[in-house]
Amino acid sequence: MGEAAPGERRQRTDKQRNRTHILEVAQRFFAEQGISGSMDAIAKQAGVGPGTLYRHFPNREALLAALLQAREEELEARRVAIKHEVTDSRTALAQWLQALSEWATAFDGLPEPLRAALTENTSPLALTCQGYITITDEFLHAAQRDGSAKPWVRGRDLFLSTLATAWARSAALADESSPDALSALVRSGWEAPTKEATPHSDTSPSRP
Amino acid sequence: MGEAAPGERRQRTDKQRNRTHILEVAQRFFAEQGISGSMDAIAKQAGVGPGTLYRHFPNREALLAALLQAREEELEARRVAIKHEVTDSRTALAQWLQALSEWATAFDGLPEPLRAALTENTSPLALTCQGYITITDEFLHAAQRDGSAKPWVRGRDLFLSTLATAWARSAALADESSPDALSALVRSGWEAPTKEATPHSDTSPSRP
Amino acid sequence: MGEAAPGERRQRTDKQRNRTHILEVAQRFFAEQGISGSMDAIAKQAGVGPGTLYRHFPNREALLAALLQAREEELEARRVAIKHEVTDSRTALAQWLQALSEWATAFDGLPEPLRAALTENTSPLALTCQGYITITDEFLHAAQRDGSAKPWVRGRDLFLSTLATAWARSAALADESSPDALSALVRSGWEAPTKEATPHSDTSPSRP
Amino acid sequence: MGEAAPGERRQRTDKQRNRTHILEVAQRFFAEQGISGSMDAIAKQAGVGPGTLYRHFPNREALLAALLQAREEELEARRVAIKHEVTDSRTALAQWLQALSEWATAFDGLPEPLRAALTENTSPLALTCQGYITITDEFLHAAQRDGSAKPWVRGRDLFLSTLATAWARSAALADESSPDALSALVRSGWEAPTKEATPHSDTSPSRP
DNA sequence: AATGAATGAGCTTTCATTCAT
DNA sequence: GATGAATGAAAGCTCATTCAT
Repeated sequence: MGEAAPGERRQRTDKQRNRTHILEVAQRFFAEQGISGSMDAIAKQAGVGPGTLYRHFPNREALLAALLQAREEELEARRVAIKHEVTDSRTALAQWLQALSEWATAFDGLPEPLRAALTENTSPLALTCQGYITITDEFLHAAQRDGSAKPWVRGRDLFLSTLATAWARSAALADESSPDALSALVRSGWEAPTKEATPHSDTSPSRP
Repeated sequence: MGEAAPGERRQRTDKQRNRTHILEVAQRFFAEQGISGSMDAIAKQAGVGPGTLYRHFPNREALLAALLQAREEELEARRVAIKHEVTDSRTALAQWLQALSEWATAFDGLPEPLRAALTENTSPLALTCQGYITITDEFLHAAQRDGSAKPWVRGRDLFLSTLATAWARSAALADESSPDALSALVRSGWEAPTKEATPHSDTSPSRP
Repeated sequence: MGEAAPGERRQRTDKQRNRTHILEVAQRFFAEQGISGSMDAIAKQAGVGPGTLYRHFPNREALLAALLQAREEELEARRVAIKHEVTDSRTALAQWLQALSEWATAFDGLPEPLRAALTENTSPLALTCQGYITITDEFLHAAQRDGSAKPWVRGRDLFLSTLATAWARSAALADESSPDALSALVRSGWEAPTKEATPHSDTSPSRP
Repeated sequence: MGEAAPGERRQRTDKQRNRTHILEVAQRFFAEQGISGSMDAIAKQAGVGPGTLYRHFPNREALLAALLQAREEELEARRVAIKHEVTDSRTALAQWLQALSEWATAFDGLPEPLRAALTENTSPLALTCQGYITITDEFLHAAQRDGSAKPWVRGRDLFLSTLATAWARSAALADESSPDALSALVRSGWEAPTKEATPHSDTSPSRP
């Protein structure tokens, strides 16, 4: 419904504003209630009719995709930053996976459609996933060239592990150390052993 | 039917038979359609009213728990077998995790409620999970005592990783090598390095 | 199972009562608003949830069919009465068509699905229509044997004309004489000419 | 087109062209899909926004009316032709009704709003209908003067019968002979009997 | 204990029409 | 005059669960 805007109203600008507004609301909504909430509820919360919501985003996945796209540049920035600032390929890959992990944990339930997108190419999320797999592969290949990642690991596997770890997160949260433990597990999975016995003592949680 | 039989005994028998029958049908149903199908459909397929279904199992989770309990002795047998036949603690743990993995993959969608049960103690699945975590811990401790598992890993983490891997399965299936790759990833995560460079060359997929 | 058993099973009674209640409400609703009103509105008016409505009648057509079935015995009574009381086959046919006409005019918009049912055998109304066509054929054949109906007319045609006339009714109502005029038109269509010049002067509206 | 021309004229031209184009598209659309299709779809197919469509035609009925008006001259030509070429008033009326029938069958579902227009004088179709009723009356009166149409029939009734017959068409199509049968029925309804027993043996389907 | 009828919020989607720009 | 975004009611239908019988 009408905001405080006086006199001046809808146009193309307004469409953008509306779209943005919906995205903001959806962002909040999904972040708070998880991605399973009703589309109608989002529309209502955004103060628009369901028709308007559907005009902008023909279905839940499209809305999700738009939401993730908004975070795309964030991730891209992260990628560039790592690329430029981290010279150690091992750490670079680790940090990228960390970034991916945070991305996939943005909303409760997000990993599920992401996983589904990996097999259904029709999903609007499929492209996004593919892109990130490619990036993962780049970091991975660099690490493999350096001998700091096992040669038999593939980017797709790492991406999927990241999703899986993100998926496990909600359960892990109840037990603080678990998320880290899982990540460490995965990390020491792809990481090639160094000369020392414990390859990544820096990440393995020190516990009594 | 049975008019002359004592009411109580007949009813008891009927109830047992009903319960068993429902379980059989649900087993088939979940195995075929995944765990998301409608409860009504299960009831109908079992030839009982939804009320009867709910009397035996107050909700979907309870039904699931009963179904998993039915497989409990199978898993227990597996545990005993491994305990007795496998002397190598590393292999023992690996085989136990493999058994768990198969168990969690029995129905499409099963990992989800299992994960949820880890945080909600109210779930009828929680007890089951706890039991398996304990067993996992036993195998893990043995391996850790032998120096064949990293000391910082916990049974809960391994259990959760197994669920996560099972969860990722459905996406991985489209790409044959992935399931193995994920398992290998996790395994080389908990496994302590041996003298050789590749710690578990037996499971790591040899790829050009 | 026990039909008349008192006290033991009241569910059936309740279901019946509910069903009957829904039918009564739907009857009123359709009669007042035409058959296009929303199913949900009917449910609400009947004081039940939409699920209950759909449990009894899986779709609008089924509800309509049930409503018409309720009037079936009325029509059957009419048929028997005509059969027994009217010896003149010409008048008999005319009265039967009149009965059909009233039946098809029960609700505004009813002729449409009836017509559709004539071509789609899947409709629950199809059977009803077929039955009435058969009856019409019986009356028609009798009239044709007597030479009081044209030999080239078929029961199906008469049924369809009746529907068409009923369909035209709503427009005709604004102009009192039209309904009769249309019926007369159709009647003098099927009627074989008598010796007199005006074959059915009894029905033709005398107008200045 | 003339860019240098005064804005007003260009706009006018554009408007005209737009209107014509919409009509063409709507004609095709209704002819193919029936009159129930979505207005949006028509606008889209015409390459204009729904607003433009509604500016030209404030609602579906108006669009329909414009479409029928376009066919008006066709019907008028038909009228004139019959008037001049057919001396027999009986045949003339028959041919005119045939023309009307074709007109009302142009789009699937057309009879419905036409009928509605007969009672709602507010409809933009009302005028069109009135005109054709008048014409029908002319032909009818001529035939009645010649004694080849029953004196009690009115133009409005014939018009309505024509609509009703057109309405019944869709059901009748599944059964080839019916449309003719219905027309014959109506014809032998208004037609005054000749000396021969079968008044319009030319149209009555000869069947064993 | 069994039954299955009832509930009713929930879902996604469509579309005629309005109206600000 | 054209545009197309916005509206928002309405549709049909599902289903986990409750509860009266």
